[in-house]
Amino acid sequence: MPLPRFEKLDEPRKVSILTAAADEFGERGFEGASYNRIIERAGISKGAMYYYFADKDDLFRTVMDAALLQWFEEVGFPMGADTAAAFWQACQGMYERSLLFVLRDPRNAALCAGITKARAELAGHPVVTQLNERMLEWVGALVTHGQAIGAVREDVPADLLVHSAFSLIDAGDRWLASRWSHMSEQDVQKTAAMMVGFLRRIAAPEVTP
Amino acid sequence: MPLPRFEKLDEPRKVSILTAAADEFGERGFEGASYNRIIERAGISKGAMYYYFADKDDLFRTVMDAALLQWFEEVGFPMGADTAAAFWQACQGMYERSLLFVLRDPRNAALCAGITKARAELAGHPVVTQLNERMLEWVGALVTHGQAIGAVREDVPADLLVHSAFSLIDAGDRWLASRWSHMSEQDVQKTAAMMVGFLRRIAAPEVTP
Amino acid sequence: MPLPRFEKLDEPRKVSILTAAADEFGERGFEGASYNRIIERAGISKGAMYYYFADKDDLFRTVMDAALLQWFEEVGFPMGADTAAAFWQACQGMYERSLLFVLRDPRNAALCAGITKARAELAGHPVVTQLNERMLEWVGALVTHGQAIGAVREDVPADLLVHSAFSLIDAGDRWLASRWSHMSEQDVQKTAAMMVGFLRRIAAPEVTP
Amino acid sequence: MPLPRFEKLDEPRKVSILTAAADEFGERGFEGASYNRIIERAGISKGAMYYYFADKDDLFRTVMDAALLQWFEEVGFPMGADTAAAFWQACQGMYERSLLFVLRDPRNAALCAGITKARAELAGHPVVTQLNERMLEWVGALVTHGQAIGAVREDVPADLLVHSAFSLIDAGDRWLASRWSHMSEQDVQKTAAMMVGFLRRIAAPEVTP
DNA sequence: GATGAATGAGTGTTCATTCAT
DNA sequence: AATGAATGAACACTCATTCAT
Repeated sequence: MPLPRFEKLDEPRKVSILTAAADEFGERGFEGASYNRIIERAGISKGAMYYYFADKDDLFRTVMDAALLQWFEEVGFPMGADTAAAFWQACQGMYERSLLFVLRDPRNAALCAGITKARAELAGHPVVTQLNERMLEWVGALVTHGQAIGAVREDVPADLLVHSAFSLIDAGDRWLASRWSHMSEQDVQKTAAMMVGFLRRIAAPEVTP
Repeated sequence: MPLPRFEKLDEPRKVSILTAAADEFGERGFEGASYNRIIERAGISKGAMYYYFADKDDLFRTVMDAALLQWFEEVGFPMGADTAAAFWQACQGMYERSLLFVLRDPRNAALCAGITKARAELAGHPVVTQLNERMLEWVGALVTHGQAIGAVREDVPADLLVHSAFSLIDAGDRWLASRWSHMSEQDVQKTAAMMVGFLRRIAAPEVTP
Repeated sequence: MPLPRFEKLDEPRKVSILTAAADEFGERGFEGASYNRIIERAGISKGAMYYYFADKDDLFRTVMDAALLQWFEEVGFPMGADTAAAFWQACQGMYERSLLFVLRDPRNAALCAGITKARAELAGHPVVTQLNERMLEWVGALVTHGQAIGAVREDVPADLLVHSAFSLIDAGDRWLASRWSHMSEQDVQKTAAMMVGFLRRIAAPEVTP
Repeated sequence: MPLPRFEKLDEPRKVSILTAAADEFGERGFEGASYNRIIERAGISKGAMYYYFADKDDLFRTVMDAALLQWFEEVGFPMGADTAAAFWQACQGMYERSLLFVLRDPRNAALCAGITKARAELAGHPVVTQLNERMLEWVGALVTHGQAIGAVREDVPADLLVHSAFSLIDAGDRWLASRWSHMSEQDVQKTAAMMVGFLRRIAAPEVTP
């Protein structure tokens, strides 16, 4: 049950709660986050929070769902690409948009870090399993589409490819994290080119251009 | 202060403490681990533990240092390799030894999982920063050596390469984790070939036909 | 105030509320029962419940009254018995009907268990005092009638007799509880004979038949 | 684990904790009792309490064990009785001593009430199961001994007899509870005679004239 | 050197009830 | 006549750490 009667709340209140939660989860991951502190930050009563969300899990799920949804919308999917070249170019565009999404709002960055944190500390926990599923599903769709048009190799277990790609993206994000404060538009493009280059090397059928 | 007067202890006592800590950290990561429980498992007094180790951080550092040391010794370093081919073959050997190291002892596996967990949940924490530094230093040396003999490209920031390689290895480990229970010697080799193939694709210079 | 404007409700609504409450109280006793959960089970609003019933006590009283009423109707009263033999035979009949009442509907059984639970955990609480009064009044009437026709001894405080009889019945119920799942019609009769035998031994003027 | 390092405490401290717990459990049963309140009453810190007792269950068990032990010691067991007459007379002595035990100290009375309360509200809970076992075992031994010397009938399931006796004693206690404040030594004897009379009527073999 | 008793703020969660609408 | 959002004290229990002995 993601959001029982929380949806009915007026926008500012909803936002203030979700913001408080996103901040706390972003800063400290899932377990590290204190539900009490979130409640305090949101400036509502304990009972009220438990009226909106079943428990900590539920709130976390809700926050993550909202963030992922926004990310998906921002980044898009290369449905139109029908050649390998077009596919990889589209990927680069997606990567750039993803970077900008994170760069634009420190909260997005923090949330992104919070996800990574949660994924590690709660391995196996339903809350993370569900999160993983959604993200792997997305990368999986990308791989499948890539394979269909010959942009992605098929001589290697698809799920290993998915996990590897996923992890590589994560590494890139982390690497960027320290440089975020002083990045120009141009830097974003260069970084995206580099990272997608990595992904392409791993995933494309042959190395030779 | 990594190990104040802990070193002076007799070996069995040292081992029993380190084992208890490794088990707990392996099972639950850093934050999830209970210092009290470690003390209980080790069968020593609270005061004693605080006499040997300044705090939880200190103990964690000590455990990790010991584990890394063992791993480094096991895996080795391809100092002799002086051609790209030899380098990558040596890497594959190292990867295989690393896999066996983990497969051999469940404690190693757990500890490895604990490290991954800790690295994510404590991003930025000095304890993890130090851990990362040691590991990245090692991968960094590998990259530097590879570059010196022309096995590793130089057209990309070395540290990004390092982070990416590192992350890829991590992903491979996680992917393997679920398959560890039923892996034969042969599987180890095949997996190693595949994973090193990934690393090579990322890190080798542009291959011109 | 037992039932303020609750009576005016349409029957199905009344039943659904009473059923929800009976289930919850039956399963968990009075204190263990959650008023919120009852409201949820009944599918009505919080405000409505507090409109019908003053508070948890009030609801409990109402549920118990209804159950007792039904039980009294089912079991009857040996008004016609005018000899000791007839009296005790009538008692056995009543006991059998009581057993069947409980065996027939798991809800009755649960409610019965809930009463016992509540009587113990709330000893002294007005809600239980009232409940006890009604039940003791009934047993008291039985004793008085029995004494009038010489079936029940008078050399012992009547109310001690009442409490003892009551408690004995309770013990029998509890003893039976574990055997309820596999009881035939015949078992019911045998058990009733045994239990009424106990009651008779306690309450009859002399032991010799 | 009944009492880990609690035993080592100095007597006054031990007593003050056990007293606080006995009072609270006596007043409100197990579930109704607040662990926090017990801690407050005992005037120690939260951590300290959890250092002495694993949890609420553990404390309850400890309190009950202590009370039962004292009661058993006080009341004794009619090992010597080898005729029915001697047996029932011994029972009466035991009953008198039991009454005095409860009359002597209001705490004993409260605790006794707390047991009854807990037995009802926690039916099936290990804490109560264990408690029941100890008490039923005692009554069971009494019944067995009685049967061996022909003082107790054998034409009825022994465990039903046990439960009934037990329950009857309970009823007597409850009946007395309201009269405790103004009871003389003589009253105790009269009551004991009456109650043991009940028990004897239930449990003695058919008396043929 | 070493012990282990003691701390108290912290955790997530449930509760019966109120009251503006 | 009826709603359901909101309350905040209470619950059992864990934590890393300190310090007198």
